[in-house]
Amino acid sequence: MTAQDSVNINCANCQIRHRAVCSQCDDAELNALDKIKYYKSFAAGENIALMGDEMDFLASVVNGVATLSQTLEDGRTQMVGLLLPSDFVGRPGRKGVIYDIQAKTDILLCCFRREPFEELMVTTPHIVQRLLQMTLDELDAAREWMLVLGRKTAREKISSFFAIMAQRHLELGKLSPTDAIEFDLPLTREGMSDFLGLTLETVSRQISALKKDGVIEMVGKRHVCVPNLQTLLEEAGDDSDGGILS
Amino acid sequence: MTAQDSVNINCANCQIRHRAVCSQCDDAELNALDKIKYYKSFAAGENIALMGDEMDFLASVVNGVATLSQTLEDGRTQMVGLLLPSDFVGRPGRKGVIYDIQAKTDILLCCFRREPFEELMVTTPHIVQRLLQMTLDELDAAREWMLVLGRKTAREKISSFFAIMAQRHLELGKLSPTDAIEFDLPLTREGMSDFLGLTLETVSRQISALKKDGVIEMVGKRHVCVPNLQTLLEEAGDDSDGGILS
DNA sequence: AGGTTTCTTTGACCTAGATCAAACAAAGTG
DNA sequence: CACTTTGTTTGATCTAGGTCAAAGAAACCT
Repeated sequence: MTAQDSVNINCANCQIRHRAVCSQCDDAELNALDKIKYYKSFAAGENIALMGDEMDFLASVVNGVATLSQTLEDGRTQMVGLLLPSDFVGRPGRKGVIYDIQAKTDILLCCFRREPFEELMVTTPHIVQRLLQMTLDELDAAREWMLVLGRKTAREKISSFFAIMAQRHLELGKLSPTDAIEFDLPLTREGMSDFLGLTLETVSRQISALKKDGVIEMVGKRHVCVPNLQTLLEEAGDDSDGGILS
Repeated sequence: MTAQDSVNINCANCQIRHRAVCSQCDDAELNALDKIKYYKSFAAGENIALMGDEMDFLASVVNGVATLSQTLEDGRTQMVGLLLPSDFVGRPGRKGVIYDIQAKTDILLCCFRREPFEELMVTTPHIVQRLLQMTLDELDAAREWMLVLGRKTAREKISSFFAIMAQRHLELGKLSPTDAIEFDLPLTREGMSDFLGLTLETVSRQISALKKDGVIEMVGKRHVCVPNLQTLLEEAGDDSDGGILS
């Protein structure tokens, strides 16, 4: 998937058409958006923007995974957002970037030029309304994550992360919740440790432990199989739902 | 401050008029809001709503402090939001409450009946636009807090919390940043521990340590004096800014 | 004023997870 | 194909912060 390939995408058959910021737009509104958009791709590991940069576009993730993270002077870093397809990138009304935004896989963004997009926000209520919904969902996800970071054990943290991935996969794949769920981890052990407020060694040890206890199975380093979601959710400590990342 | 006293408030001389969800409204819009609003007060310690409840209003905090928190089955709890004057309470579009919302001091809410408020959101762009701004600010604050929870030491956590309080006070009080800053803590040691992902004993010990090191001074258990904000910010690990809670 | 309740502080000890270290595995490179 | 480079696992040890316990210190009764 290169930038060249992707310029051909049009809204009608876009895979994120019904989840992204444009999901509530009618044809006319979509047309207006279409005029100010362009596609841009980044390779895995590439920085989309760094703290302090000015970003002259806003975007939707079309496919791939990116992360938002913050770093202290001494190098400790905490991931504060995981951007998956349909998620929105950048903050309207503020050019200055306050997180590092990095592509974790090859990624394709549907970018909107900032100026005209911000004008559209004034004239097109559907966009602001959808953006508000999405931001509220992200806020809920962030708060769910605060519980994980502040109060869960290492094992519960890893389980919670796997549970999110599994549920996200379930939503898209239309499996029944009783089936085994399989997916690829979009992050390295270090990436997961930055997400979970752990060290990479602890992440590795806990994955080994969950594997030994039959909660998960691993194929290679990145492919996970969850034979029983309920068991995983119990390990995560949020038996009931765990509905995070919207 | 009782509910009775406060029914007299009108928007023109409301203390949060220019920060709350109504801050971008013109007179006509304010009037529309006025028709669907009522005041409601809660005593310190009282629950405004509990997880699973249905909330038939949305509200602005006029004065006082409330918290949002989540609790695991075994009682571990994590605070995920601190609601100060002008902050918005409740989620438009979803009646079901997913956090416990508790008054930490006596508190006064300016409540909007849900149905008509949600209708106003469709017809009054100023409200949605302001709500989006506020939600984005909250999201930034939540993400800043994820860094605190995931990566900071106990001493840094306490310092970060004091720094937020100090900066919040500074904004309102119009002091110069070089003055000593004084304020009252809105939370008990236990409240702070729930906020910071610590135990109350650790909170107490770290406060004692910061006191001994001259970073802060305490008058009684609740009144804090910060002689030098810069020193405190350095202890918090975010030298540069630490701009949290909008 | 004495007695309860709630909050706070401090001490002694313990453990989950960090740190330090080394070996292993897989993938890319010239 | 040997050779880096990057990511992963596992072991040994250490420590920040948790846990358990007890004693102050306010505030609130009646």
